[in-house]
Amino acid sequence: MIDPPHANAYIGIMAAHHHHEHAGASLAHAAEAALVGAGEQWTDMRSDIFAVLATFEKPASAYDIADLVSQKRGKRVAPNSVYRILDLFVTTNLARRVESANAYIANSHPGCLHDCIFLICDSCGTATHIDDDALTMSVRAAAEHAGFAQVRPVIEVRGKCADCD
Amino acid sequence: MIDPPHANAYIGIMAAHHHHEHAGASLAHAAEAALVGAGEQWTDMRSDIFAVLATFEKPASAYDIADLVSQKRGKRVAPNSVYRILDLFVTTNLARRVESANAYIANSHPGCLHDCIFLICDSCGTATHIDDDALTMSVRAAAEHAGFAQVRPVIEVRGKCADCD
DNA sequence: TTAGCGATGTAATGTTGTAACGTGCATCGA
DNA sequence: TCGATGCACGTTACAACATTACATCGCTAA
Repeated sequence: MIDPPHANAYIGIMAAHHHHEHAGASLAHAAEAALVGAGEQWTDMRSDIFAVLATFEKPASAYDIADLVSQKRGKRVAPNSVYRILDLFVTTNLARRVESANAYIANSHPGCLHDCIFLICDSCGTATHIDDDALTMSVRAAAEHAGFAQVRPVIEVRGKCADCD
Repeated sequence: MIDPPHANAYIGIMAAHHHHEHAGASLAHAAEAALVGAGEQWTDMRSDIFAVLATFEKPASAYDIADLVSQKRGKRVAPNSVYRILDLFVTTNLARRVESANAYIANSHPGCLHDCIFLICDSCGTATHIDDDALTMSVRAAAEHAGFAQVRPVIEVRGKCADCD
C-alpha cells in the first residue's frame, strides 16, 4: 500500500529546492557546461539547435527546429540530424520530449535532475512546467509497487492556461 | 475468440472504489451499453473495432487495428475510419489513448470515469493501469493551482515490467 | 418522395520518426 | 608520417502515425 503523501502536494511546489532558472545566453552556457560535463562535445550544430529550441515557448517539433536551423545556417539541415541531437539532449537532460505533443522543449535548468510535470495549453500551445518531487515520487512509488523498474514517469496535463481560459 | 484482456490488471491501490473489471463478451456488452448511454449508435463497424482493440494486451495503433478489422471483414478498412471510431471511443471513455506510444487501449471498466495511470513496459510493450484517485487529483490540483482549467491529466510511466525485469 | 443527417468509404496528403550508409575530420599510437 | 579508429554530420529512403476533403449509402422525418 502506498501512503498518501500526495494529498495537498501542490502546496509544496518548489519549496525545498532552489533552482537556477536560466535564460538566453546564460541558459546556453549552462547547457554547454552540462553537455561537456556528460562527456559530450558542444559543437556548432548542437549549439545552433539548442539556441533555436530555447527560443520557443511552446514545445517545438523536430521539423520546426530543422527549418529554423536551416535558415540560420543558410543550408538545409535534415530533420534526421535534428532528431539525433534532440535525442542526445534528452538523454543528457538538456531538453525534454513532450509526449502528448510529439515535440521538444529546452530544460531551463539543466544539471538539475527532475521528473517534470508539463502543463500544455490546448489553445495557445504554450507549455509551462512544475517540479513537484513529492508528487512525482508518488507516481514512481506506485509504478514500482506494481513491479516496474527503471521507471520514467511521463506526467503532462492538457488544458486551458490562465490566459486562454 | 477473445483472450481475456487485462485479466491481471493491477487493481490493488484503489480502496474506496469498487470496479467491475470486464473481459471478453462482458466487456463488449459494457462498452455497448456505455456508448448507447452516451447517445451514440453501436454499429457493426464499431463493434468490430472495439472487439479487436479489446484483444490487445498492448496499446494498439490505429493501423494495427485497421489491419485486423480488415482481415475479420474480408474487406479493407481504411485507417481513417478507424481513427474516427477510436476518437469516438476516447471521448466516450470506451478507450484511452496512450500518448507516449501513439496507440490506444480498451478501457476495461467503461462507465467508470477515472484519470488512469498507465504503466508501459519498454521491453514487451504490455500496458497495465492503475487507478489512484488521490494521486491523479493531486496532479489536477497542481495544474489548477497553476491557473489551468478543463484539465486532462496524461500520466504514463515507461519502464520494465516485473516479467521483463 | 425527397431533404437531411449520421456513418462509413475512398483517395490523397501531411506529419513524425527511423534505418542504412557515406563522408569528413580529429586523435592517437606505430 | 601514416593508417586505424571513432565521432559528428549528411543523404536518401522509407516506415509509422494522422488528417483532410469529398463521395456514398441507408435511414427517417417532413
